[in-house]
Amino acid sequence: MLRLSKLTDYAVVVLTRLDDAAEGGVLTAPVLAGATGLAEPTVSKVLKILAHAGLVEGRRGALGGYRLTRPLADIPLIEVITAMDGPIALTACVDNSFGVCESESACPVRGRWDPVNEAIRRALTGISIADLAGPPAVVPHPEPASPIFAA
Amino acid sequence: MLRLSKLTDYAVVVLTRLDDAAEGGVLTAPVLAGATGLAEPTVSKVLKILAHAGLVEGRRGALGGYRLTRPLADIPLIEVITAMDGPIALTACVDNSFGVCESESACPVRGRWDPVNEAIRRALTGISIADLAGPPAVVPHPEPASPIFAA
DNA sequence: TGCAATTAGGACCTTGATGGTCCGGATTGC
DNA sequence: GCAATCCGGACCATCAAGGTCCTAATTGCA
Repeated sequence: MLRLSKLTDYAVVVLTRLDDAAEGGVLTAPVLAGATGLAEPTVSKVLKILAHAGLVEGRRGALGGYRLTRPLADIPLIEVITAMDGPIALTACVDNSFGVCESESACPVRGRWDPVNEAIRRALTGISIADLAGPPAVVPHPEPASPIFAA
Repeated sequence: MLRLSKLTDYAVVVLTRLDDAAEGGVLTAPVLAGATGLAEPTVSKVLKILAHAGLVEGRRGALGGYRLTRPLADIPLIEVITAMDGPIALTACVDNSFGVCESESACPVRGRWDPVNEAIRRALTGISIADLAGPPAVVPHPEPASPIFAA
């Protein structure tokens, strides 16, 4: 299915919501959970990962919260996917092929996946989170919040 | 990880091997298993799925086997992926969104994944299996046969 | 006519990763 | 000192993928 993880989907939703914060203001995990309809622990987990990747910034203590480190338009989708799901690599034969291929016979496709990964990488680099969130334009059904993936 | 399933990887390997068959000749599942280093039941499974998708053709009985219905160059990668993994759809919000989104709040990314899927689809349509298999060129390490995916 | 080879189609089980929750610790403001 | 947050990690359950096997159906050959 070439699906991406739910966490990644959550991340996009959360990032989008985070953009609603006032200039310089922060939003707490519970608030974001309420705004997105996601469970609070899950939102926290997503935010932690995003913070680790430097996409958001957390501030502890009372009056703490999270805020974006960059405008959404400056965050390419691939960066979020990479942060949540790890680097794009359709097969292990590509980047980090340890000795994992147990099969002994010759592999005709060995090393041939690179252009594929490259193509996808390019496709995802040209899309920013802002592109996914906006333009604030026509959104047919504003009721369902998130994710879940199909085949 | 945006990984594709092992089966898909197997499929590419098997298809490539199938190309080795003499003109009009067929290869049996056991033979292909031996040539690829994969387990025979697994190869059978892959071939069955590919046959269902019309990419290969099975012939029963003694002297039976499988053969390609088209040259590898005429099989875009996306067709194999679709056959093995189902249609490309990063999230369920896209094509077949039943009432699965339980979250009640508004979803700012609703319907916005389409361009992403489209971009990936385009990227994968331009690559044929022949591109992955050949040119018969320089293959650094002919020992590892198949798949396995990483993050 | 019987037998062997092979594909066709499912059922079945196991394993691993994902999703999701929770807890203790560190910061920070009041 | 206290309350509100983030931080980091451990932990468990669920589910789909991977893989195997079994039983038909088909086909060629002796």
